[in-house]
Amino acid sequence: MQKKYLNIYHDLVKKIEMNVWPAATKIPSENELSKIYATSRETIRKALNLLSQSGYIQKIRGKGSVIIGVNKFDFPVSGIISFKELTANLNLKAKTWVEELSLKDIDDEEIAGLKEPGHDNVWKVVRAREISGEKIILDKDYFSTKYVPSLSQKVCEDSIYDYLENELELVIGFARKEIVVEEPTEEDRQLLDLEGFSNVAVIKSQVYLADASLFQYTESRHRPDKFRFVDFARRIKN
Amino acid sequence: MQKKYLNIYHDLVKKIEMNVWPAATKIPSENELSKIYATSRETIRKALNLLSQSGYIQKIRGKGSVIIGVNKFDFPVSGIISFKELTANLNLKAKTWVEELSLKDIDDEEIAGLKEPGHDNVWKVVRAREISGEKIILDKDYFSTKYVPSLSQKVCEDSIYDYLENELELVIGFARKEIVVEEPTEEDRQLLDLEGFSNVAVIKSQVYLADASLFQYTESRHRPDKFRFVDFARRIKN
DNA sequence: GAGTGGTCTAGACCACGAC
DNA sequence: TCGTGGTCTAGACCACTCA
Repeated sequence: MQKKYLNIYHDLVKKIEMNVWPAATKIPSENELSKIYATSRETIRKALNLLSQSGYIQKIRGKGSVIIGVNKFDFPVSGIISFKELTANLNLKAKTWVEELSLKDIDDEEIAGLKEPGHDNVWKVVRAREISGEKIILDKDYFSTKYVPSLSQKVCEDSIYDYLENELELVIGFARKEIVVEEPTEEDRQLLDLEGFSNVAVIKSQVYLADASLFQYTESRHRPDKFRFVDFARRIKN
Repeated sequence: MQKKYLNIYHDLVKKIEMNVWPAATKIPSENELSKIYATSRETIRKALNLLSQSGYIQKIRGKGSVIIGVNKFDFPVSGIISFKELTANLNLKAKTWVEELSLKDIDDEEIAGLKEPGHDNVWKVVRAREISGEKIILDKDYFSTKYVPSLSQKVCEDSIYDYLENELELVIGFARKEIVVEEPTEEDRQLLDLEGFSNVAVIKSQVYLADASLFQYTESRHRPDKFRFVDFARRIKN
């Protein structure tokens, strides 16, 4: 099915990134756009709301929609993104070391939620990430065996998310993330090039499928000098 | 003006938080809800989309909308929130020490953007935040003098955001945030109870008004053991 | 096939900003 | 007063899930 509002959204994103409208200028009004794209105003509004949510424009009642021209895309970790997408976006030389791949029955609080009746074991994957010659990220992933029945060394070296979404056809719904700063564990010290840093920045995520079932828990442990998280927030109206 | 979809949203939030529908159960369908609230289905959909965006429900095509029952509200820093809201939400004993309040002409990269023609000075406010007897947050705020002509010691001790939104009637639009881990500066060591911690977690924010003009730059510097940032992310479709 | 959420329409009225 | 974006409606068709 062709989604008009998505086509319009992508078309407008392209125009904005090609600087058809410079920063701080107004784009055509909703009425004009609905004539240009030969569609209803509500459909245009859907596209504009997407643009607004992704930080391209700010809508101002009574005036119009203006381009927000801030340096976008410096480090797109906001939202759910995989290591492979991240390094590909930034053109970085990256290497993955699979340190562990095993099936275990784990009772830790965060991980117990992955168990399902008849699936007491969970996948445990530990991977060290090397960027520009330094091991600076330690990813510890736990997957429910109900939704991920099998997993191979090769998949872990490549991209687990490619495998989940394209081979297993799992559809990711949403994630809860928590960012904290911790003291390095013995494991961190062994597997990362910590160079004397006495803290690691940790992103802990619980990832849910589109049908709202929990299937993954992850800790992404970063050397603090290489850690950066970018967020775009709108003021919530009541 | 009464906004129906907001009323319905708030009503549903209340019902969810009162556990009218337990976690993982379905709420009534959009058609049922539009009968219950005597409104059109599109209006119901607006309310449900809000619920989905704020992490209360997950909509599943062909099936319905299910309650997401994860421990919400542990530390609501996601989005834009002020220190006063934060401590009030958590019922914490908090105290603010205003260490500096001055007008300055600053040329640092992040701050120069606050200058406007005829307004070369910016407000600089440095505040140490004490929670449960420990100074653990250092807030360094810079405001454009175009939008914030005056500022007093008293306002800084109370809540600057109260003053901006209620007295000056500024309307906040959106913010870009960046989280990094840094080594403590000499200032951090002097003004905070760092207790030997060798890193600080820093949230750097650029805050824009509803008309998309930049008016504030902030660094919120946290002792790492007391820092926590929670995020709710949806998989972006294309 | 019945019910669900997703998309789309054509029109209406409102609140707001600018002239 | 005019144009803007914000809300709301009543109806239509579609894709999907499940019995």
